[in-house]
Formats: sequence, structure tokens, C-alpha cells
Amino acid sequence: MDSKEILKAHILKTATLTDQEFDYLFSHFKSKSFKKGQAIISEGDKVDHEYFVISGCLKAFFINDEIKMYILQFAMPTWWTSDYGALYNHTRATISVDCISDAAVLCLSNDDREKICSEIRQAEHFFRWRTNRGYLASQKRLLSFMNNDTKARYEELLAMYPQLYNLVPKHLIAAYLGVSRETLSRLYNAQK
Amino acid sequence: MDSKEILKAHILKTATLTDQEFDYLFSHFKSKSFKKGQAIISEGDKVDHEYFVISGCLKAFFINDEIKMYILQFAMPTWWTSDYGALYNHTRATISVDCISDAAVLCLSNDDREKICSEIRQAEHFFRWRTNRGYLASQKRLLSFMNNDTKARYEELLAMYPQLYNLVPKHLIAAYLGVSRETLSRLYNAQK
DNA sequence: TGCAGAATGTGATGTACATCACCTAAGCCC
DNA sequence: GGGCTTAGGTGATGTACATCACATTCTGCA
Repeated sequence: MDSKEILKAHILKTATLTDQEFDYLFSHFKSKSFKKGQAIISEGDKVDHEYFVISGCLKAFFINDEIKMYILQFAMPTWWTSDYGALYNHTRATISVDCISDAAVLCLSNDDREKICSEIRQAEHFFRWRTNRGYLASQKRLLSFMNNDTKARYEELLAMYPQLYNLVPKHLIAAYLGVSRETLSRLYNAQK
Repeated sequence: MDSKEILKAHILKTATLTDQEFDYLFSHFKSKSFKKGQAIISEGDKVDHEYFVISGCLKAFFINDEIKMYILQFAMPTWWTSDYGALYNHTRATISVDCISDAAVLCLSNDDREKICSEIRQAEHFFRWRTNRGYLASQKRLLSFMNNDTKARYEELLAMYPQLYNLVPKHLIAAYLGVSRETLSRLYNAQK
């Protein structure tokens, strides 16, 4: 399945577009490929695109005082990512995005998204629902943070995304969970 | 300013509606008043409305194992609240909402929101942007959780909502910060 | 107005985690 | 394939917080 089909299947789950509408929408996306380790958005960048992952795995992260990294999101195929704060408010990036593995993405500019939303009814509908899912996921993660200890959050993460265990290094999983790599290491070595 | 004017001013900040469109939209809202301590949504309820706060202060919270309460949101005037997970997925409430003070709200049903969104272009636009703001706020709070200690989060909260200091009891602020009331008490008594 | 329950303060103690220090093992690159 | 970088494991120690226990103050209301 090529990029276009993947995006189409993804959007048609929540919106009803004619083929012509989808083709028009798709014409605003640009395909890009990145190598493992490459940066897509770096802190301080001007941000004007969001990214739809076709293959590979990205991470969206924040670095505190140039010391600690916190991972906001592992972006897997059919996920969207960007520094949405910077994108919507036209400010410089505080959140960075780079590639955990080689990756293929579709890029959509903020201007084009707004243009499409104003031209195609169902596109606006789609983006409303997409943001909504993001909001719910974020709220769920916040609750999990307050309510569960590290071990429970680790198991929750692996239950939801079993692929992560082999795909991403453990210190990145620790950065997602918000604990030190040492603590994570001790956790799953102790529980045998 | 009455409820209608407050909602109108709120919506017109991000969407362009004609007076007739707004009147039609407004006709789907119901006014309700609640007393301090009254529940609006209780765990296990069927959820089919969301709420726009006109006056007073609500809290949206989650209770773990019937023991600990975590506050997801203090809802102040012009804020929206509900158990959005239950509302969108048609499941029973896991998040409850009640009144910290006497409150007046406008209620909108999930069905009516979707109906309005499909009928009025700019209404869908408004709700897309509203959800987006919620998503960004939630992500910001998640980052603050991972990155800052309790004292920093406490100061951040009071800097953003100074009214809270006098309006809500300290143990609720602790429940928002995700710490015990004892820890919060020691925190601001130590820093004198 | 006096009393019950709620809100708040504070000490003692336990624990989950961070941090630092150091070690081993596994890529990866000229 | 030897050396360098990155990932990962593990001990010792410190610290921020939870928890329990109890004292104190506030507040609503009969």
C-alpha cells in the first residue's frame, strides 16, 4: 500500500470524502524520507508543517536545561506529529522531532491545512476528530502519571505498543515514562 | 452580561457566525444552576452533555480505588468541561464533575453538537479550535509534570489562576498537583 | 451559640526514586 | 579487527515525597 492509500484509509475512517476531494487534499501533501537519527524539527526552528507517519518511528521530545529529555510521543505509522504549540501559535519550536528508525512521512503545512479545512467540509470534520483523539490520549496519559507508579506505566506502555520493546532503546522508554534509565533497568530486572 | 452574550463573545473570538446562526446554535443550549457541592456528572453515569461555565467553579476529577482523588481540571467561567472520553465513546463516566462553588452553566448535548457542526460550518471550526486549545493545555501540563517538582507546579498554577488561592480549599489544589495535602502544606509553610 | 465535621498544620517514619560512579557488552567506522 | 561510541546493568547514597497519627482551627448549621 502506498502513502496515498494509507492516508486515504486513515482519513476515511472518520470522514466521508469523494475521490476528487481526497485527491485535491492529497495534492497538498509532500512525501519525505529520513534516515535513522535525522532531525525533522529542532528546538528553535520555525515550525510550519505537521507530519503523518507512513513508515518507521519518530519521537517528539522536550529537552530541559540541555540536560534531560522527556518524550511526549512515539509516532508510529498513521500517527500525526509536530510541535503543535509552535505550529498553531507561530512561535519557535520548543519541542523537537527526530527519527528513531529510517522513516517515510507525508508533510502538510499549517496554511494548507487551514486552506483545506475552509474548502472541504469533511476535512475540517476529520481534523476536529483527530485533535479530539489526541486530547483524550493526552488526558489519559496525565491521569496515568498521577495515578500509577513507574512499573504500572511501563507495563501499560508495552501492552499498548508491544513493538516498542524491540524497536526503541530502553533509555528512550525511560524518557517517555519520565524516570531515569537506571530505575527502569532495575524495574524489569527485579521482577523476574 | 447574560449567558447568551458570554457564550457569543467566547465563540466569536475564533469563529465568524451571523446573528441568525448564533441564535440557532444558542437554541440548543440549556441553562442550569447548581449549588456548591452538587454533582453534575458522577462516576458510572451515562454522559450525554458537555458544560460551558457561566459563573462559579467546577472540578473534573477521577477517583482511584475509591481512595485518592485527582483533579483533571478546575473549570472557571468560559471553560468547557465534561467527561469527554465517555461523551465521545458513549461509555459510562469514569470522570466526575461537581461544583466547588454555586455555579451557572450552559449544557449542550453530544448529539446537538454534532448536529450543529454538520449544519453550521463555522461551528465545526470553533469546536476544532477549542479542542485544539485543550490538547495543547493538556500536553503542557504533562510536560510540567515530568519536568518540574511540586513547588514549581504549585507556583505555576497560582501564577496562571491567582483566584484559585482563595476560591478552592488547599486539599483540592493538592489533588490537582498530584501530591498529598500534607506535602503541599509543608511546601508553602517552609518557603516563608 | 455550641457542636460536628471539614480543613489544615506538623512530627515520625518508610519508600520510590534520582544521582553518581563504575562496569560490561554491543554496534559501528575508518 | 582494534578502538571508540552507545546501550545497558548495578551498587551506594541522598532526597522528595507518601503515609500514619494526632493536634488545631475553621465553618456551617440545628
